[in-house]
Amino acid sequence: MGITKSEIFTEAQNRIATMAKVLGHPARISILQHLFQSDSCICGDLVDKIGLAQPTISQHLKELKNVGLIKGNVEGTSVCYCIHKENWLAMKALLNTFLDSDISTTSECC
Amino acid sequence: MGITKSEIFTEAQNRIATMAKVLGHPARISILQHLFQSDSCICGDLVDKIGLAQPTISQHLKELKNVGLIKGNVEGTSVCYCIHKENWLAMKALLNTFLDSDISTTSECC
DNA sequence: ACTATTAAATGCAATATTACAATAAAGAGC
DNA sequence: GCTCTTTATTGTAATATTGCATTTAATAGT
Repeated sequence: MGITKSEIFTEAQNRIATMAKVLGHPARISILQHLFQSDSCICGDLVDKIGLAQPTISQHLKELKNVGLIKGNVEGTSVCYCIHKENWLAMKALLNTFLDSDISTTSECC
Repeated sequence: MGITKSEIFTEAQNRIATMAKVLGHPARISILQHLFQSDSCICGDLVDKIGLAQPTISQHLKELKNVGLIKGNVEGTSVCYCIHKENWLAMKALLNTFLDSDISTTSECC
């Protein structure tokens, strides 16, 4: 039904999935990489560098902002987006607890 | 259009996004966690432990197999799924190169 | 106030995803 | 061969996502 049954999963599982999901699109990966290199924080610059229409980029920015990975500072008519470092680190920590599941693995079944 | 313009992104960006995307559903997170704990490798056990229908679990397993994160050993009538350790480590490394973008960050724009 | 610039919001079309019922396939045990 | 068990496949419905044209909002500069 295109709808996810989040209620049957743990809070942690849902949070991990939500974060992974927002990273699950190359445009959003690209946006984040640009913001890290801070060669283009302004929305319009991102539109130019990535080859997608302005509304599309705007929408991806919104999703990144919704999960708290970025924040936007209004500067006159343009908006300067940057990484929300604190939340980024929290996201990284969350994903790493999951990604490091292999370390504590005991048995091998096949 | 529901279709991703992968051709305008780099190989790396697409691969990172693909991996993140497959981790972007709590059922798949749950499946992987179960496989790591190997308290249930058998498909049927996963169906019991996670509260989703058998075809739904089967479909999620298929997606995890498609990106290479798990492999399935047929054992009689049942199938034993396990983590594909090599590919798991490669995925981890790939995601970490991206997640560690904050480390090499120089400037602050806002 | 008027105009230009920039970004967000709206509306829409095409495609993708999630979930499951029903069915098919494949092997085990008789 | 027949039946049971287990998993994959197919088909379908509901919802989500992606992308963009158009419009709106908000500010800067004149």
